[in-house]
Amino acid sequence: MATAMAHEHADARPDLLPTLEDRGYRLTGPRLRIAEHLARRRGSFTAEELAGELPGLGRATVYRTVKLLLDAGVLCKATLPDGAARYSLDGPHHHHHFVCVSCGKVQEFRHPAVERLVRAIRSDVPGELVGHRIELYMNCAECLARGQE
Amino acid sequence: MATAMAHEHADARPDLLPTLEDRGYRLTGPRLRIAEHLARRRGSFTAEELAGELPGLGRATVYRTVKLLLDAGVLCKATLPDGAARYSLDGPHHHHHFVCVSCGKVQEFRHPAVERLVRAIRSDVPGELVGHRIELYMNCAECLARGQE
DNA sequence: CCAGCTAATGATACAACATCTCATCCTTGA
DNA sequence: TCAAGGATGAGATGTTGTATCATTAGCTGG
Repeated sequence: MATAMAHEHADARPDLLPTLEDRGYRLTGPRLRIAEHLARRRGSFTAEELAGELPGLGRATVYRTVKLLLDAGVLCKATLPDGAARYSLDGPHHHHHFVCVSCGKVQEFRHPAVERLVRAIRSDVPGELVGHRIELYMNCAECLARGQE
Repeated sequence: MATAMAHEHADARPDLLPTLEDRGYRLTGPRLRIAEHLARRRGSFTAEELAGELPGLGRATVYRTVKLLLDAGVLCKATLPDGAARYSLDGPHHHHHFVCVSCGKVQEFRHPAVERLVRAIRSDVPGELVGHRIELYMNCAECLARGQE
């Protein structure tokens, strides 16, 4: 990698449950299972995949918990070109995504120029800027290498 | 508006059908109706809305044609924060979107800094950059004014 | 420690969006 | 004009996510 701009998570966040507790949510069996599973898991996933990996848990519960963790900032959501949503453990800072269109891997990236850009645009907008989404689509190094075999 | 950066389309493109013909697609009745309707229409829309506005046409046909026009570059697709897709007539140049989260209006914008940013990032990516999506979410001037009434 | 309030669960239905199937129709090129 | 095969449309199917609601089980206060 040319710079330290992009990175994957080295290890999962151990503070997943406390985050829920701090928000006044109950620590239930299903949430524990989901938290443990996420801590062990690597890579990005869809809500449906997650539900499939946790037999015995209701689909609705998995979807509800994903949304909860999304609001809590534990998970973040990336969107593929076709609109499909993938989730992954969230880094502690504001960031955007590299999404591999071949394998679905999601990497975070930060770049000061991004926020500079948003700030520059904000002053020109005929209205109130309330958010932005920036996703970069790529073929990751692994997929490129695999394709050349 | 502070600059000429953002704009809506002044008039629809008359070359909608030739574009299809050039690509080897047949000029059929349903496609004609859709093209005429789009030329007359203003603003953005969902595929479902479009189907509703064209009674007598099969839903599948409308969806298929939207995708066709998307590939042909006649339409472009913007994505709302919740993942919903809205379509609008595409400008002739590469651009990104302002999307009003209140009324769904889509405006195009171009900013040289965007492409500069993408170029800067491209050289740092551990892989091959194949595309990007940048959407800015806002409350447009009209919605702000309406909210203050 | 226990009771009870209430959030959380999970089975299921529902909803929105999009695609697939396939018999039939219609454009097109010869 | 006619045949070939792309296009259509009704409906089934798939995907993703939310609403409903009776039941279960955390938490808290006594």
